[in-house]
Amino acid sequence: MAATHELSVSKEKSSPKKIHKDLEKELIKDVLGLVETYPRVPITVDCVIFGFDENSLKVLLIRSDLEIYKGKWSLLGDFAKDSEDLDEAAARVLKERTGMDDVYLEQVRTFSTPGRHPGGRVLTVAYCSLLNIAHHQLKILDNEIHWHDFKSLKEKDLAFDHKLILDNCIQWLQKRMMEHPLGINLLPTKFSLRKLQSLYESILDRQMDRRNFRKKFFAMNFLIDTGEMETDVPHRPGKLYKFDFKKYEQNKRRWTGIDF
Amino acid sequence: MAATHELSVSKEKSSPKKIHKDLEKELIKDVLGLVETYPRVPITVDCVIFGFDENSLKVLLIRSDLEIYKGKWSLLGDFAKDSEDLDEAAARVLKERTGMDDVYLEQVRTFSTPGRHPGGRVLTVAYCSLLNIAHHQLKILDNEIHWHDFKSLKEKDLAFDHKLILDNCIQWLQKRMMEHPLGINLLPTKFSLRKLQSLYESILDRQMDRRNFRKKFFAMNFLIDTGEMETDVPHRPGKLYKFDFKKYEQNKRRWTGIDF
DNA sequence: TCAAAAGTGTTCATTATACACCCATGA
DNA sequence: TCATGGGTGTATAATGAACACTTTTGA
Repeated sequence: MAATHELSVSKEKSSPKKIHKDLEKELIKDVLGLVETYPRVPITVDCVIFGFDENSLKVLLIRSDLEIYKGKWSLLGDFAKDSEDLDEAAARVLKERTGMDDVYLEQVRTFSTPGRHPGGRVLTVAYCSLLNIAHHQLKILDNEIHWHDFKSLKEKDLAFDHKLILDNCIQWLQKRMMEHPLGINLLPTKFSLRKLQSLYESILDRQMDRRNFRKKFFAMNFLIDTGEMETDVPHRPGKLYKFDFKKYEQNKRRWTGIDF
Repeated sequence: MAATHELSVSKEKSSPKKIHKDLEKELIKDVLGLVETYPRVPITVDCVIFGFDENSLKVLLIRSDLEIYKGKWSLLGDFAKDSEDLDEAAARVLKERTGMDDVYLEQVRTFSTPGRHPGGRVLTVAYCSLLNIAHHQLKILDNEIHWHDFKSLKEKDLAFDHKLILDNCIQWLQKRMMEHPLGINLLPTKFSLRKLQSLYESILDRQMDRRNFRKKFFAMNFLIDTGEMETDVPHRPGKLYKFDFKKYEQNKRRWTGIDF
């Protein structure tokens, strides 16, 4: 990409194209030589995969395959391959573990504390992804990978610095949830307002007034009434809605104002 | 750090401590061996150093030292040393270039597109830092490093993907500025409300009503009247204020509410 | 008929926005 | 005396928060 940029040395107008190409090759060789001398670090991506089911927030974890962390749970991670964009690497991990692509996925933060990996310096880039448990069937056939109730993790000891990473990601998720309709990705395509509110309450970890919550969402005008109702509920069924992502993209609010 | 964790194998209560230590050493050797096999990537940090002077937002850039980018400007960056936390690396770059520590500095994002560096795969972690030009004297003795008007950079071609990084950082800064009083770091310790507003207008790139702006800031109660006035202004001098960071830390607002 | 959640409006407080005049200073 | 920005208040609109009763359904 950068190597194909117009070079500033191309000012020497009279030189034929070949010389430019040769010069460029020369320069790239120089840069390659320079980069050779840089210290190198192993890179991993760790995916914090959030799900939502039975009215609580879940995180997908795997048993650590390192003997030193035997019995502990860890985030889903892998090394970045050579010449792989880290976004791709994260998507690959997600695909390998859950069989899914086209899932919400976003870079959150890079962790580089020297002692964070017992095998020496390893840098990790944390990605957050959200998927709805009920909607997709995961390829969870062995018992080495499991959905964990987020709340239950407070006491548990995770491998590496994964507790720290998880902590960063939940805070990121909370903030992001308040400004973007990410939460919808954790629900089935059609959902009741109760489920939606329950999702928000789980993630933001506080109760909300039901009437105000409904008012708020209806006022946004991004909910489409499917005409369908809940089934199999032991009480009066609620309406099912879809989220109008298109309309949201067109009308989403611009951030202005100073507030701190 | 991680290596000092209590190991789960310590369940074998009867074993003397020494055996544990030996076992731990064994395990760490295994992990070290494993990490040996990982692909390794050169890591750099790039600092996007924002300043504010003469009522406009500035960015500190250096002439690229790569022949291939001859004549182009680039962000201030360097390789991460072995066993150096990237936050430290960024602080080091800042110190080396500006002579300053205790400056606002925050990780923004990691860039990993395979073609982003002409010398092969190089990963960079972008840091944003804010410092007030007027207050500190920079060690800018040569003409290879300069403050650039942020607006003027729109047309200029930067080295590497530094345009992209800069773009990410300004967006990050805008958002962050609306929620935290970062901007104060770009001003001298004592500042007039006009300067403050001018700063916000430059960064957020929009005009604000002067009366409402003042009302807003006074309502926060984080401004301390120093009793001093501006000098050397060709008009009625304004009062000079300091920002009460302590009070801010204690009283800063909690984020609640859904808004998108 | 009961339990559980659906659905629905109003009031009050806070915050955002729009807007115009006199004042103090240096040139 | 003029140009420049300092300093100030009010009215209106929009938004957020608190709060209770009737309805529908399945068990």
